[in-house]
Amino acid sequence: MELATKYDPSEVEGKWYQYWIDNKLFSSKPDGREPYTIVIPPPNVTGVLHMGHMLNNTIQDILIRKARIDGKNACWVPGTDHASIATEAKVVNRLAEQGIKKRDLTREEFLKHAWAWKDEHGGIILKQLRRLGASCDWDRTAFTMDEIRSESVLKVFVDLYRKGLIYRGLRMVNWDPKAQTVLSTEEVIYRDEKSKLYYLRYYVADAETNPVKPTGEEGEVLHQDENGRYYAVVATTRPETIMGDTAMCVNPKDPKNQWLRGHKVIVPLVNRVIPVIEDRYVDIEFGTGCLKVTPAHDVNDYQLGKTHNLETIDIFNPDGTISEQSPLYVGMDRMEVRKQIVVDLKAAGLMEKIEDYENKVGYSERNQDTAVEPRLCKQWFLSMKHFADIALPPVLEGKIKFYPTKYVNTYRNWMENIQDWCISRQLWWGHRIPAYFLPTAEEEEEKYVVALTAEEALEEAKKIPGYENITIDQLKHDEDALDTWFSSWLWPISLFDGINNPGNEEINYYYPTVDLVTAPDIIFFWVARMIMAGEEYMKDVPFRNVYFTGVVRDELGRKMSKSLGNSPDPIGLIEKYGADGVRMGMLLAAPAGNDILFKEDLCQQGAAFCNKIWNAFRLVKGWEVADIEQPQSNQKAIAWMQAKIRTEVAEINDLYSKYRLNEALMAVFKLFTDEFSGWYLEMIKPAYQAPIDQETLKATLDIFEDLMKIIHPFMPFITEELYQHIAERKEGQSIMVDTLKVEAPSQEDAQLLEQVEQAKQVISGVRAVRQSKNISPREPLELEVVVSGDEDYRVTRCPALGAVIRKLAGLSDIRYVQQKGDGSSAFLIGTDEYAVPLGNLIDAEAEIEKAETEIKRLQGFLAGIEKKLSNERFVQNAPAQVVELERKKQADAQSKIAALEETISKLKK
RNA sequence: GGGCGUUUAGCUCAGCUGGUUCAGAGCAUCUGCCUUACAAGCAGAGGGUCGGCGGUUCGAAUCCGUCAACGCCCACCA
Repeated sequence: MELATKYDPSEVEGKWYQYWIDNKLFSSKPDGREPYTIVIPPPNVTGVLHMGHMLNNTIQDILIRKARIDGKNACWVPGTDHASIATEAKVVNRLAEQGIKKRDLTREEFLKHAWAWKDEHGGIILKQLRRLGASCDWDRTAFTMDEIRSESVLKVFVDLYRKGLIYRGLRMVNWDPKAQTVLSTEEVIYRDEKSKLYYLRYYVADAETNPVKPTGEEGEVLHQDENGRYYAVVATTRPETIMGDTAMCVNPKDPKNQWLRGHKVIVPLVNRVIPVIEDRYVDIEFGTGCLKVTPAHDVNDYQLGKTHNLETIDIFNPDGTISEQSPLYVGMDRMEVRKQIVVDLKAAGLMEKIEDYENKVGYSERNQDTAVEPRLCKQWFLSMKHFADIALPPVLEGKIKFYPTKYVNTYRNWMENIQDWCISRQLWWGHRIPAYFLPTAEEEEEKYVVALTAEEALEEAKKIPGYENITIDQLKHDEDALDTWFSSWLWPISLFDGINNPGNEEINYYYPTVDLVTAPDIIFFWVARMIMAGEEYMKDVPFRNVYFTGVVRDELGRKMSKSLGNSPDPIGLIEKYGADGVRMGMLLAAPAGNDILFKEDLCQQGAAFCNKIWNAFRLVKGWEVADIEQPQSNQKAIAWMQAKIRTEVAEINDLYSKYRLNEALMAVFKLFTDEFSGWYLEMIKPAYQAPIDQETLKATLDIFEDLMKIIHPFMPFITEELYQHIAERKEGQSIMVDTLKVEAPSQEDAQLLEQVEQAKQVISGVRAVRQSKNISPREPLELEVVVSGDEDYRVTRCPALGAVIRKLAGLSDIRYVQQKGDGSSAFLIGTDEYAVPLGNLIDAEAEIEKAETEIKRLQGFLAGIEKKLSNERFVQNAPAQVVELERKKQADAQSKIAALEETISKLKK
């Protein structure tokens, strides 16, 4: 058939993807083969594909396709994550656009909207992954909120509760006022922010009954205003929280604040009298050494409040506005209050000064424009000590390997300082916590039972003294949902139904999975917790290796983000360069363990490589076959190419095993472009319009097929296309599952490779002569090989290689001479000398200059070696081999110099 | 404040436990070619005191110390 001169991916990619699907080639079932399993890091169900996904999923697809080519039973399980905070926010926004407020809906109504949204927008990302060529077993597509996964989550919750690992407690937690839910400590990200440090006056309340006399070193009176009133100054970044102040705190060892001990002060504007307490927690050096204590709104202040028995005034509503508890600014937003209170404090003369200040402010990981508010709340927690104890050893002992290894440190550090995990969220979109509250009297402490269903909960409740006659209607199901990650952490188990049906055939076969490919920013959220769940529920690791990808950045090194608008549209890229081209572009920019500086022209390089492959195939396919004898040189070329493939495959496999996929791709690229196209095809290429012999063509097609298999993991589409062209294939046959059989390289391979390398150097030498003399490649030249003695091992002596050299260097003859003739341009390969007679084309001056430069360089080189060899300590201490080598280098350099000098003297004649 | 990582050609990176002509690759650049598969190509070439300084060693890009720059993670100083 006719092949177009340019490769057009758009005609090929969709066709083969459909073919793979139709023939169920991505599907995996347990069988006798070695399993190779990857579970996808489930993208948000409402997400769209970005460059991070492109990278991550390209890598997974490469690994999975490599496993298939190697004959393993490869299973890549796809799915999506319900992403409770993000999705709920999106649904709330959409409802708001329709004029519907979440709080006007019942839970059931809201969830109906949410599921509708999920059905409409969910899974777009999985469709997009198909464009990339992702070979997931789509029949297994899971969702963290589908039936199996939901049941698993609830079972695990109940189990951990019964094990005493889940508890309910009143804690200072991180509150997101926008999403109106608590967050775990991991979900808060801190950003440096330019802010202000406000110095506020707190007047002494009891100066009359309990006199104060703050004096300086010189005896002067301090802290007194023009009316004679004494005051202390507090430095704070959050003046809007003064309504919640219930104490001022000084360090008892602070000399400058001794005068305040035992006194009371007045909260500015609020005019509430609060005590001055003493605690060594206060940093004497910071600000004025006086700290305002707001137990309801600061983690440290909360601790102080507990120790000193302080009142707690919660001045914020859940949405971040000021609550009724506050005497001022009720209903205003906290950020507005900050601005207003500064004005009011100034007006009241209570603001000493304002300084610029840089501090860290916590934001929700999912909602980065709203500052997180510390808040005292009753929540569900998971005790993490136990989990850290079981999840740390497998990583430290190498049962799980991290690539790059530096993340082992990060992991250990986190595990060793682990905090309990707040797992409840004040959201509806998620797994509803299977806890049921019992009716209690107003002042009585809450009572609850934890059970999978309301019916079971009722049975449990009836066992509690005083509740024997409770009915199901009296049980109040906890309104909260679980943290999304509380379902994701079960992913490698729940995908194979290992929680609900422990020991089933699938979980036994596929678990533990082999590789996890993910971004380092979810090492704690997800990776660490999967290891915990794996150890707890499977008593085994969830995966053997974790490959952490880098962050995808733009050319300027900026992280790609929606807000910067610097992220290219992945589908647009695929349309422009083809999925194969984009895959190669991504990977070329992705050194193992480093960030990716993505440049679009790398995709161009990928597309160009496709075109190269395409055209190489066109060449081979275009040859006419004849029943002629196979030239020796072709036999040699085939043997060499096969040896090269064996050697490179070994190298490429080694790179795969180290997850150095960009280097593996580079090796693949060079194997095809340089060795196969640049050398091999040129070696066997018949003369214009001449036919090729059958053996050579057959061998070449076999080689081509092997090369397609080697390239296939990286570029699945074009390799399938050409695989189908190489030979007649049966319906359903595919390169995907046609195992690559390449033997290990042998001793003889190394020798052959070495021989051909020499031949290539001779050819390059002649080409360089042509280039420098501007001689057309078509003009035949002669080559003289200078043989000084009886040495006869030269590649040119090998008839087959001699023929190759003649062909590729455009030589009419290779001659052996004792002395090269006049008017020739000479070059050295190792210590062997070659000369191309040029007659009157020779530029003696230039040749002499070239030789002299080379002599100079060699002399410098020689001087270094001789210095080494004359150093007795070197000769004595260095291993004999090394010394021997230096001697050989010396001899070689000397003989080269001699040859060059000879060249010069000849030219000067 | 603690910890980790990086620094090698214009760019992105290799260079394992010190010793092969070790200073490399791809891209970019320059030169010459529309050579009959591919100009998305071919052939050839130039380009680096291996971040600075000091040390160990016969020998250092490689080991040690130190300084600098950049990046990441963790930490309750308002």
